[in-house]
Amino acid sequence: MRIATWNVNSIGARLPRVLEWLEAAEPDVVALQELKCTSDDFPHLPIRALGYEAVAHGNGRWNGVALLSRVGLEDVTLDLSGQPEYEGVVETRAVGATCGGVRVWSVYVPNGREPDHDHYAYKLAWFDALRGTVASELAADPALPYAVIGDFNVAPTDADVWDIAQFANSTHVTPAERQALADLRAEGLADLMPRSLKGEPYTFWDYRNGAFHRGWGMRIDLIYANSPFVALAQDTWVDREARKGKGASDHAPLVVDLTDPVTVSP
DNA sequence: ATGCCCTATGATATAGGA
Repeated sequence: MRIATWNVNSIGARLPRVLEWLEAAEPDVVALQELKCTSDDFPHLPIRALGYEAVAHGNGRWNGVALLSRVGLEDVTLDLSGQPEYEGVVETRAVGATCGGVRVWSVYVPNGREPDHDHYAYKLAWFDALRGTVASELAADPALPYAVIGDFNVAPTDADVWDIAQFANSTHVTPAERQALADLRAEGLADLMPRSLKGEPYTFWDYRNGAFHRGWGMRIDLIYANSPFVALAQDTWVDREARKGKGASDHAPLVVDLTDPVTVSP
């Protein structure tokens, strides 16, 4: 089973690239983030034509997440348990589903903007709701392969940004954000590190200043998986090709291949 | 090489991204 996560930075603007990528990469389950559309405006038709059913959770101009699957899409959950509001709104940043015997969450963690901004406190509160949701789901079915995948908007270590000196007084690298990731790991999830291509683990490169061709990237799209999921994982990588050329998202897909769960024959 | 910001909006500037 092939599972991927991709912040597409608008499904409307990215649809040609997304369809092209689905046909070429043939993933079974895909988590999308930053749809920038409403649930009703999600392009179900062309995606269904490629064999995927989808659940989209979006409320307009910003945010929005989806799960695509060609191996079943069951027990769909919109939003986290106790998900905090921002400016009075529960934003569309999380959707979970069980696909082909694997429980997956597509998450788009708030950016945080600046360490002294309200959005940063919101980000940390959002992580706490994610931790709580994960804890209760893992306890309910410890043997179920389980992963939270998406844009976490945190670089787990200094090696996950091209130059840590550029991040003084910035979000994405602060001790509190990294502690939020550590708290998730403490609930039983592991950071499934992608195989390094060109010596870089990055999943995001800013559009500005030619960041991609200069190697100015960040690893902020992550796969946080429990032991049963990790035990099935064969290979994990970033599809840098999808970041190239005209009309690309500023994020690349992060992909993991799992062996299909073994069926015991008599 | 991959090539020097992009996207959506009651738009013609602004907010957000990270």
